[in-house]
Amino acid sequence: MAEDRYDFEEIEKRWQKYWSDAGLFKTHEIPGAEKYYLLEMFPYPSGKLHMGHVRNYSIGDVAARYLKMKGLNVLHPMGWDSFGLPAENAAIAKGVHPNLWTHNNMAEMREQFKRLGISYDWDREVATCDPAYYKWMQWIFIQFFKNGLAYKKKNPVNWCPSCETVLANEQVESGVCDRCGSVVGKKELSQWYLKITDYAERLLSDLDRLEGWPAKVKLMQKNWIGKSTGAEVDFGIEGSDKTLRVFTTRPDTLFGVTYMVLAPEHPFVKELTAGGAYEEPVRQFLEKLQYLSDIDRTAVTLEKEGLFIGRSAINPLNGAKVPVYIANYVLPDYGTGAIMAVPAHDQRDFDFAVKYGLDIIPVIDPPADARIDVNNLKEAFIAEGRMINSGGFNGLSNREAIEQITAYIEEKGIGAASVNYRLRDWLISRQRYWGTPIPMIRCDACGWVPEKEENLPVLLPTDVAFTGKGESPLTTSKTFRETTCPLCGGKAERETDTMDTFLDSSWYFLRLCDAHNEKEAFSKEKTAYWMAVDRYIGGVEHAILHLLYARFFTKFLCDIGSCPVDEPFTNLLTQGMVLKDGKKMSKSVGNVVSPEEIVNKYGADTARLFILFASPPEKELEWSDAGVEGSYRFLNRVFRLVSELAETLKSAPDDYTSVTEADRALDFAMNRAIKKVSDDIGGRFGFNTAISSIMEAVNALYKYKELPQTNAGLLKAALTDLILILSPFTPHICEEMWRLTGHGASLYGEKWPDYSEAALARDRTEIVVQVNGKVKEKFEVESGLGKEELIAAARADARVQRLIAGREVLKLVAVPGKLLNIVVKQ
RNA sequence: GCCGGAGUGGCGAAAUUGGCAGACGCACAGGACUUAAAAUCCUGCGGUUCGUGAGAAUCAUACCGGUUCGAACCCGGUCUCCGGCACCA
Repeated sequence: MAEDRYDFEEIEKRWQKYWSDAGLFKTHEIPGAEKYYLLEMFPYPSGKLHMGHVRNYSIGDVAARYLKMKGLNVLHPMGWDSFGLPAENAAIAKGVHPNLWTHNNMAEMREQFKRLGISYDWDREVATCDPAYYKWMQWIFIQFFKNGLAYKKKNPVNWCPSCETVLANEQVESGVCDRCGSVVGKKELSQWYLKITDYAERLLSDLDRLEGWPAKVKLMQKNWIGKSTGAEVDFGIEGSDKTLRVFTTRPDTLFGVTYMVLAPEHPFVKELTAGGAYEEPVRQFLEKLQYLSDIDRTAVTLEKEGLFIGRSAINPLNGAKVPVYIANYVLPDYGTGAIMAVPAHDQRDFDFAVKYGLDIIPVIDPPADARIDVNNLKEAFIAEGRMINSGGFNGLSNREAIEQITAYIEEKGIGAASVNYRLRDWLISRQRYWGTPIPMIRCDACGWVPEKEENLPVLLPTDVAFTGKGESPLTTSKTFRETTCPLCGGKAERETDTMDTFLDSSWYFLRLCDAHNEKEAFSKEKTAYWMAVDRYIGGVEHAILHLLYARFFTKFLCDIGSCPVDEPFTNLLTQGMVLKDGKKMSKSVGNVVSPEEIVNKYGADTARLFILFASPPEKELEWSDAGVEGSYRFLNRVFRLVSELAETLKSAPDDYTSVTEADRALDFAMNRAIKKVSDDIGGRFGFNTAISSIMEAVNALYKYKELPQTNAGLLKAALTDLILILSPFTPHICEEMWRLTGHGASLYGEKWPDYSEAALARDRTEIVVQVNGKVKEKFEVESGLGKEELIAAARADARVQRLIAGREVLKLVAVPGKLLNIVVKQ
């Protein structure tokens, strides 16, 4: 490295040690102080930080350091989402125990965090794989169980054949495993579920309260929860005393029902066909369906296939008899698993009716005088209209009919208004080792019984075999499996599945408030002080999964009186991806830039500065090696400036008065930068524009210092402010420059500079003169002129007179402080 | 298919409330310094036309139209790209 470059290696190391030795980042509850809880999503300890991490944590660190300087009591903790499959895969592949592998990775990554200079309070570090943490995870699970929100159910579940485990609906992305990309199949298994559906309505309606969340994320959650309002209606079945209940969002179309469809898995199907001629064809239909993966089963492109099952249903409104089918397009686990089909007004039903030659009866005509022509119908009519063929409801608008028919079926006792959600209960069992053991015990006499709370944690056994095949590795540990029933003391068996790691991450922000509590998951006092998280920062890929689960946990813990708030995150920032050559950095594409390499070559400050400058936080960031060079050049430029002036500053006065025009210009530039940086960090997180305004200030300083006559007091103030406002972005070099300019030991937590309104006030203001909206001239006027004065000043200006000479002025639009638009006849 | 979001120089971007389009940076070009290079410093840098020149005119924020004194920004339509959901009755 050339000697005219600043020695980032030595400087960064020294300051990191200083911060650590001085314990500057330790945080405590300070009664009365304004608190700010700033959190970045904790990482999975894969072993190395990638550029996305660097971006995430740099963004957070700027805010943390800034808010600290603004005098807030800032909580900025970090931890590890340290249970998960990669550790176990490493165990299978290399024979390393997942615990060792994980702890080695955490140690390595903790060093990388420190080398980036992120201001974390490491005393609060938590790891979800730590028994001291998962003890309380198990405690929370037991609270769910005790409140009837955790249950075990046998169900066809999503099964990833490659990960050899079940997956939650949220972890299946269009039919494939979101971890490994394998096509997800179905398997009939008895699994633990959390009843998140009980919270569907609150998770939905409380989104309105989250004003500090991006609209996009709220919309994604809203769509995921998928609320539908409608009615449930009972249809009779001919020759049976059973009633078939269906859910519909369109009770107005009840008179248009021409057939019924059950999901093939619907329990009625076997009963209704048993012993008859349809039993065998139905069995074959079901068998064929079993071989379909989820992706094929639910694809829109899948040809609709159905089978008449030999029975008729009776429409409770008009007594019409309609055939009953089973079909692949009806889902067993939504609504009642059965539908009434109205081909005239539902496209799916229409397609099916056309294929199987079923009747189509329109019950809604388009508004105005148009009529539906059933014989020439090309597609279902799904718009609004006027009721026909619907007995006493004819003539109503279909909207009115929805209400009146719903009221009618309620009155007759054949149905009721109803709400359905797309959201399903959360399947949380995993057939893997490296996760929190589900603290439940199966007793033949007592059923499922939770482990006694005083016996927690239920520790992960160490005598297991990692085969990666079939069942949970915990089943191979006899000492783990065999136990006694906490209720009756009889012989019993432990649950051998572990929890989905998304549970671990659904409450860590609470534990971080009180990381070492041995008596409870977190204390009320500490969470009351720190919660909610004032700003949460992470990738948009967690918009649904993690952020929905965390909201669910918080609401539940609030309901049982453990947590003081029912929404965890007041403000959310979803940062954009880091791209290289237009694509997401990934090993498979081979476009990964390693943070380590960049930090070694340019230092952490340069890496941070580039990442923060190249793009606004929420947008994608295109990696540019040349851009990194540019950021490095800028830091050297600042360092040279400060080094050159350092001696002068030591003898400079603390006060100054701007005398010359140049003095005032510099004073103006500095104060504008302070205002801009304060507004940008404190407000909309416009870090890129904050940095550009600092660059402008540096350019102004370079110009100023070359002048024959400079003001030492002004220079001192300017450089002091410059170092302070740059410090949240590039803390190491700023600490060093702070020292070089003769200030105190560390600038961490130093008061953030205020800008001076007086310095920003200008005597004269430039006014743009437009003719018919096009800029023609500029002229200066005294600041603070009103509309009339501005127009008068303009009329007096020779250039303006020239512009309007010989033209008919129709109108003058004056915007004080900005412009004057002269509208002339064309 | 449905629901969102975005489209601005060679590139990353800025324009915060409808008011100077392109700040800041990258790349590039020219100059200074140097035996030379690197580094550094200075200058230029959307297109077209005109002018020897300072400069002037004109077009330009995906495309077409509208509202407005004035539109990158608001409205309607089209195209492209990105994201989410994807037979949810």
